[in-house]
Amino acid sequence: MSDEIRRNMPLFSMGTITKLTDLTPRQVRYYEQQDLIRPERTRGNQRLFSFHDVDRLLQIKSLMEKGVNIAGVKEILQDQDRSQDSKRAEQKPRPSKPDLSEEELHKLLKRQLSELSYQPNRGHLISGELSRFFH
DNA sequence: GTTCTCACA
DNA sequence: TGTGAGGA
Repeated sequence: MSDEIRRNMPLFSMGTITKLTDLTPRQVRYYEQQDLIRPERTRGNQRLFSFHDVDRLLQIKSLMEKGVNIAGVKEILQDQDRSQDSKRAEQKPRPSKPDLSEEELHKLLKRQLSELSYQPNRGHLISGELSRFFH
């Protein structure tokens, strides 16, 4: 599948990425430190992102807007990676697997809330966001 | 002009 | 996470 190659081809600069994702360079670099993405580097040590990276960054952004923290995003993306690997290993076309089931997300968020006993700053926003999960 | 790393009144 | 320094 040459599509994989194109998808992972390093093409975008930091500037392009920030415009594409609306994230700050600071955030993008931080997410890389957290091993959420692994962009290539040029000789000058400049980051080069692929379509794949853009997708992941958008997913990260989306999840965090839902109230998931870095740790949670990590788990979700890890699970995602695992299922992708097993797919390749089994060489199954597409067993059809949604990004993340509502049930999974609820479970994750619930656990996070109990562990963190609400985040100090965004606590209100989160409980607002999550209110529908507990009704 | 951009991006990189490191460090923090 | 933001921001500034200092360099490539």
